[in-house]
Amino acid sequence: MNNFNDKQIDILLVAEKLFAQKGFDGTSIRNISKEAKINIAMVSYYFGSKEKLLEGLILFRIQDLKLKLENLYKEKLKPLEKINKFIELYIEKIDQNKDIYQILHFELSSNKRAMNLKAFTDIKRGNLSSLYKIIEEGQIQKIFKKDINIPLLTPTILGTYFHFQTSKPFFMEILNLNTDEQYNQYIKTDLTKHIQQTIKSLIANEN
Amino acid sequence: MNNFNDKQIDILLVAEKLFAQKGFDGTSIRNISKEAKINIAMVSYYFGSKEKLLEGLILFRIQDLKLKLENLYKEKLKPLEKINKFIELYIEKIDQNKDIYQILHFELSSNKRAMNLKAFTDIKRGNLSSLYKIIEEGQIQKIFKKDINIPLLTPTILGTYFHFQTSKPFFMEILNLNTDEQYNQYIKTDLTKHIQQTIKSLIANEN
DNA sequence: TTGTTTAAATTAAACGTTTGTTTAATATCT
DNA sequence: AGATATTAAACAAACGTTTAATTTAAACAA
Repeated sequence: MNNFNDKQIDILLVAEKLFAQKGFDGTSIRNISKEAKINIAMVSYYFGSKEKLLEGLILFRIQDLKLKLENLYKEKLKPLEKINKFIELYIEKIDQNKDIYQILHFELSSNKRAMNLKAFTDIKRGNLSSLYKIIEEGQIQKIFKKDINIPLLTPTILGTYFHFQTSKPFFMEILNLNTDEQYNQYIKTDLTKHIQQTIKSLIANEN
Repeated sequence: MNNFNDKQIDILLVAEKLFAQKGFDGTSIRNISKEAKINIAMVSYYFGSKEKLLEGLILFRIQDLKLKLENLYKEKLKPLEKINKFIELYIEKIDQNKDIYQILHFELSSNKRAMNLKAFTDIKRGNLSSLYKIIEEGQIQKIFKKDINIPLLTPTILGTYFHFQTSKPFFMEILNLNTDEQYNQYIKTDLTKHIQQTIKSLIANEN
């Protein structure tokens, strides 16, 4: 689909790691070449330029960011169960793709490079629309409250996760998480549960 | 206290704006000099280097990031009112200092530069400790639930705000906020209220 | 108020590196 | 043999920083 060969994907993965770690401007082609063990000319050879490498990376990853939510909507679950599954899938997906999310969010806010981030925006719009459907279903069943500011739920779900990631060293210390494994496990269990609980108590009619 | 003269502060303010906008690595000394209408040598003259300029900026701003929470704790308010005021003050403070927060969070996550961000961590620790006091007071009065994951409340409060800011263009579009003024007003009213409502329904025993 | 002296501020120019990119030659594969 | 891949070397441009000269400001004695 994307016509990237194995060598190109190697480069993309290294670039993704470094861009997320040190930023696009903080990463040089020589950094990438060294880490990927290739000649510096290969980046231009395969991608044309550093910017096009970034565009290629986004193109490469963007398809994987789409949540499988069509199925979720059709599943025979109670609205609250759907919400919980929605959050679980969402956090899981973001956690798997945190590097590209970090990059995209920085590019989005910096708008230094005039990139076409429409595909990313479209995904966010699609996810929001899925959330609308689930919640409106719950509202009809009078399980959910009527006055819910649905567009602000996403910032709470994603924002909680991202802020937790951004302040990783801080939370590792105060939560006594001593290894990366413990930290990742905490996200999968406690943090996800916290977010689910947060959204639930915000939208559900009774506890 | 910081011994920065007017000219130095001029430079710091320009640097803050550009660092937040385009990142530290994405901003050159020549960018700053041009915007501040000074000679490029002046940055080295006043601050020594580009990195020390960043350190100076953090030093310059860090004192203003401290919340005035000692007073809040002593005020004669109900626990829930204290929480609401806590959130309002917190968001207001961050909103006023969003540029330096953006810079600090990026530096914190990138750890490209081995900076001493202890002062920033200390502030966060202090704010968290204030939150503990308020909530424990409410728990004693049996107004708040017993099983609250207090350290995760901050990611929800700040994360919601920051994610809203990061995706500013997206939310301006879907919320039909056409000017920066409308956007800022929405933060002060609706977003702050949303966060207060979120935390309230998460920690309060009944609605 | 003078003129003189000393320190601080400002400038243009140059420094050596590093940057992204291109070239031209060589190697590898089909 | 011909296309593709890989390399070392070179390119101009931009980078952070330093230098040395000049201007401005402050201090001081007459």
